[in-house]
Amino acid sequence: MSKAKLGRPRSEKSKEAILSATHALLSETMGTGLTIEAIARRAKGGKPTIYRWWPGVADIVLEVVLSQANASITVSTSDSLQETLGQFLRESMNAIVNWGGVHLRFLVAHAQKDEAFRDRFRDNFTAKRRAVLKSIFAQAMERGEIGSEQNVEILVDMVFGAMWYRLLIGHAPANETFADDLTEAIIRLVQNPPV
Amino acid sequence: MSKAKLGRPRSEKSKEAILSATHALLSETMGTGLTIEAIARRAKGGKPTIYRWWPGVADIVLEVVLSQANASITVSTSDSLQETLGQFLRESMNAIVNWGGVHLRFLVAHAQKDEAFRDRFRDNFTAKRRAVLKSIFAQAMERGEIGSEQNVEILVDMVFGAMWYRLLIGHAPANETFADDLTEAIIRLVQNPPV
Amino acid sequence: MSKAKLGRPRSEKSKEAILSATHALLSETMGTGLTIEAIARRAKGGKPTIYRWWPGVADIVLEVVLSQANASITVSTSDSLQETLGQFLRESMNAIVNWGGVHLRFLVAHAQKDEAFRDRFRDNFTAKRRAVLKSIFAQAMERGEIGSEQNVEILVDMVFGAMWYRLLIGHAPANETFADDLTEAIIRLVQNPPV
Amino acid sequence: MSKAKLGRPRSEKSKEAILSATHALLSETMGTGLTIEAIARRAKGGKPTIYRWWPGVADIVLEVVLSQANASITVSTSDSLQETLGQFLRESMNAIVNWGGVHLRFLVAHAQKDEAFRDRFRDNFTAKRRAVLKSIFAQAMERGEIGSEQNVEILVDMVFGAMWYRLLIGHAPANETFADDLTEAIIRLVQNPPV
DNA sequence: AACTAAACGAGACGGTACGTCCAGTCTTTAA
DNA sequence: TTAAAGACTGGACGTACCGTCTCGTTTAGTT
Repeated sequence: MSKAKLGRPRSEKSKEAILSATHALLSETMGTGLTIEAIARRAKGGKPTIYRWWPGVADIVLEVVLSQANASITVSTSDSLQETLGQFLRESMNAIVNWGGVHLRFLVAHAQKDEAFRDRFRDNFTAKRRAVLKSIFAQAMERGEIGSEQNVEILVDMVFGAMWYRLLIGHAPANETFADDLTEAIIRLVQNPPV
Repeated sequence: MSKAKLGRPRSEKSKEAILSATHALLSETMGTGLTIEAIARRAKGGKPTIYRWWPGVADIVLEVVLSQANASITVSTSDSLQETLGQFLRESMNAIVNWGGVHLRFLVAHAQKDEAFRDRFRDNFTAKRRAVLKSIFAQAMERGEIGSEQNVEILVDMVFGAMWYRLLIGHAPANETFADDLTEAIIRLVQNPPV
Repeated sequence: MSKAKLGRPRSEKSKEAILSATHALLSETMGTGLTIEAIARRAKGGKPTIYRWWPGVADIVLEVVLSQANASITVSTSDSLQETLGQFLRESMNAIVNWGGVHLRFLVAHAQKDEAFRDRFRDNFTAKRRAVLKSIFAQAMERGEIGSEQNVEILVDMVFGAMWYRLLIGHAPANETFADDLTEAIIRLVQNPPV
Repeated sequence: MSKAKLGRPRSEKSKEAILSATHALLSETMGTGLTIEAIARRAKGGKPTIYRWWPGVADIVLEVVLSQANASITVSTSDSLQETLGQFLRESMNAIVNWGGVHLRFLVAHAQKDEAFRDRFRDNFTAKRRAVLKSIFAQAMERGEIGSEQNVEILVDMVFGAMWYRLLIGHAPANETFADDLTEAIIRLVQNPPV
């Protein structure tokens, strides 16, 4: 019943200054130059204030991304698979093109050198996006648009995999056209019974 | 027009010491701890010797990977798509599982913070792997196993994308079972005419 | 015209906890590790409580020292200079050896980087000790044991100087033997008329 | 006969820049503000360069002091004790007044929080000064100006002690007048046989 | 008994400095 | 004449404290 809030409360102003400084630096320098020191300088705060709340740069970026991305997962639940999937992928691509590409690239890059962060990144970001896509496929399966024998895990890997692949390697653009091509390919795949 | 080789020749011993130190450090520390300084220490050489021959750590890793990977692209040209693709993907997965996972993860990670390296990485590694997979699809197309209306680029993105995605995010293993599931899904996809 | 004391009065418990935490930390860590934060932690108090009552660490140490040292200045007024001086110096040395050496070293050290504290230290500690020693010499002068032409200031400087010097530099112990040697030397000095 | 000097040699320019930056900062800020960071900034060098050659700030100050002080120990060997001692003390006081007071205060202060440095300080500075003073007394003893029964250690403690005491506590100036008073007192002391 | 005002603990804040690691570059000797 | 290698400048790391601040919580003395 007690569980009182002791001590000086966390400064919301600082928190937002840090998050927006991170966003700004990431956009401006494309990932290079995103250091704790630079964030502290830009946010006019101290380094310890940052370390008190986040374990490192990547987790700040993750929070920035989540605060944007979670809002944007909007699935229109009642249409055909073609339309639902198409809209979901186009929205994802737009998010990448418009503001999030550098952020996501930074996150995967960092995840490769920090296993603990990779777990946090997977649990809080990719796992949730996978869940959404899986529910889209599950609904289509209920409606009979997909045969129940299909391997949904592999489908999800192919869809998100292709997107990340383009984003990370950069051999071709990750834009709306690509979203449409991908949608078409998946539709064709699921309309076919297993071999 | 002699163009003689003047001065002290490059030490092959140093070169190999550097390459194998890089490989060893990468395997031992999982990417953390692979720095120019550490390589120089381990190879018992000086940093300038490294900088004279490579622009940075990632390029040493790339050279290590290429010297292994180029040898392993073996495509059996005469079988069915199912078998050719299956074999290619299984071999790729094995390479990752057995020795190359950390290397590849390091390379993509570094490519995100260094555009120039991303180009080198793409030109020397992923582009060549893509070409092989595209030629596999092209041969299948000639044999009529794939309709000519199929978007081969998207197919390649889906195959390699799924593999990289599993490797980088780590939500599920990138092994032979996955190679087989992926092969099956692709086969089913290409057997269906476009919508 | 009352000027009443409003509000919660100062907590004696806190005050003592802080003083004894300071004493303990000083003894344990030999000066290193005596920080405001450490004192607050050890005394289970808040930093502002400390800053409300003392300007800094050194002043807490000074208070600790004064509460011990002022009590211990006991001068037997009726003996010969030899005995009075000898007893005074032996007592001083014992205080240093038994509990106060680290404290005094901490105080002088801090006084070198803080002029304002140096004044407080001088006024509250060294000046009072000097006064005692001067009164010892004055009494001896009245009894005729010292000629009135002697420079008492220099005598005091030489006595206390030698003690501080040994304590601070540490080339030889500051103990009872030293107190006796010092006493003897001073006695010999004052028995001689100026040149 | 090999033992060759490999690699880039130590930069004399850097060394001197660091030493003179230290001297300047010490004089300007009176001890406060003499930090490794400040020295590096002022000397336009990197912190690692400093740490490569010195364990900490105090050792830089010690080197500055030694480079000045060692030159200034000039003892005129053939005069009377009165003159030799008087000259030695006046010179010492002048050194303190003119440029070295803050340096010496900084050194003793630091020696109180760092036992290892206290040893270095004693071995390289105070021990050498003590040796000089002891040799002055030894010569006087040979000439019969001092009786062989005198305790030279105590004499040295009293002389240097009084000087350090005035310098550190600041209750009275450490200048030439003081040097003369001190000389006179010592002369009087040694002219008296032990009790 | 309720009110008031100051001291209390807890802890976050903007900062400075720490000592270390690594990146790249420079400058010398060795081959 | 180039390779090799140690010392260089310098940026960032993550941590420890500083002294200040903002809270909610005692705790005596006053109404």
